[in-house]
Amino acid sequence: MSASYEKIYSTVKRIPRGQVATYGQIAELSGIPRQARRIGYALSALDDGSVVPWQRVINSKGEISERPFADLQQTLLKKEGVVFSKEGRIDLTRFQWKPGQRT
DNA sequence: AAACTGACTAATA
DNA sequence: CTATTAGCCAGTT
Repeated sequence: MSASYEKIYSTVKRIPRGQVATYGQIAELSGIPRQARRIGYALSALDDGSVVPWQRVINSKGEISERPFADLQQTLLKKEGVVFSKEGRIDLTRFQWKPGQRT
């Protein structure tokens, strides 16, 4: 795998439980602004043994991107305390991760 | 090396 | 709200 992905993963791993972050946010925190696409691309390369909380990474609309595991992701987040609206959206004003925040 | 791809985002209309 | 357009650029083929 590519080393570039490692920093993306490390950033994703820093997302506190019960919170989420957007692709663009992860990209910036990883030191690669405007590379939102890289995030999803990198996460898609994750294998089963990964310990990366990929489920906490969502798009800017507060929704889960279309993909085979979308519903699983939603379920996992709910178990962490994240609340979804009827339309399956997350209130980013409440659940988006704010870097620097202490847990 | 060149073309193709993609879990995105923001701006317009 | 939906649809379209353009920007982004490393990894894969």
